[in-house]
Amino acid sequence: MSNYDTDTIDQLAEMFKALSNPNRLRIFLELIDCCPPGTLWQQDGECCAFVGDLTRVLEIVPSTVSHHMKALRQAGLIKMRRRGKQIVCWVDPAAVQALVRFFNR
Amino acid sequence: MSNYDTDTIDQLAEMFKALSNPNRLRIFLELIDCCPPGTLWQQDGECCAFVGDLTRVLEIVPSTVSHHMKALRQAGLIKMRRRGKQIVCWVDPAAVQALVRFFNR
DNA sequence: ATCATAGTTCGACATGTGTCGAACTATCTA
DNA sequence: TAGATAGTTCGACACATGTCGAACTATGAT
Repeated sequence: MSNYDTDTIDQLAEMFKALSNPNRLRIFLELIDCCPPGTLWQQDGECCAFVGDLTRVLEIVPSTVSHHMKALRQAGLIKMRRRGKQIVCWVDPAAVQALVRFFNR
Repeated sequence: MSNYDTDTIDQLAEMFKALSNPNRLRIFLELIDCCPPGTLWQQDGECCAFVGDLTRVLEIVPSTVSHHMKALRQAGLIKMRRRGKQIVCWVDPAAVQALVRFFNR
């Protein structure tokens, strides 16, 4: 058997599941695109998209976007924080690194 | 909008979906483990597991393993070839490289 | 030829997923 | 305080997924 324990496998599977839906993958890509490593990953969400931006770009109703954001967040791939009326969100670099390590092992 | 076209996104999503089920992820890991790059990836499947091996290790009935193998194969993550009564399978290094590039972009 | 072995395909079925609209909550503004 | 704006939660529903066992197919052995 492989040297991963059940929890690790479940956690990885959850990350992949979060990226397995085209719309969620698009959200993830939007967040990566709007915040290249140099800007985003050092400023803990100071740059980056609002949920409303994603709603417009993807042409999906807000409730569905919210639903997908939740899945991405629970998988640990993105972070969110309220700023006034809006909620700002960004990709968690640690999660991406975990995936890179997985494939590079 | 991100600079990926619809087909690319769908294809990536399918790869992630293939890895989004714990048992399929386990199969993928088994195949990677039994065939480290040096041995496997240069001998096009001369090393590597049989489907029956995976059935035993994962403790899942053959029909379910077969079902999962099909998903991994259709996503382009693994290759299979019949050798006598058995079917040998291995991870496609090109697919893994595509995923590595995706996260490293 | 018959049989055994290794996988696949099929049908069934419980459970999970993706989407929407309606109702709700939190925050700012007038 | 009342209204507007930005998201979330809930309920519904069509559709997809994961799993099994039974029947089938392909190959090798007796």
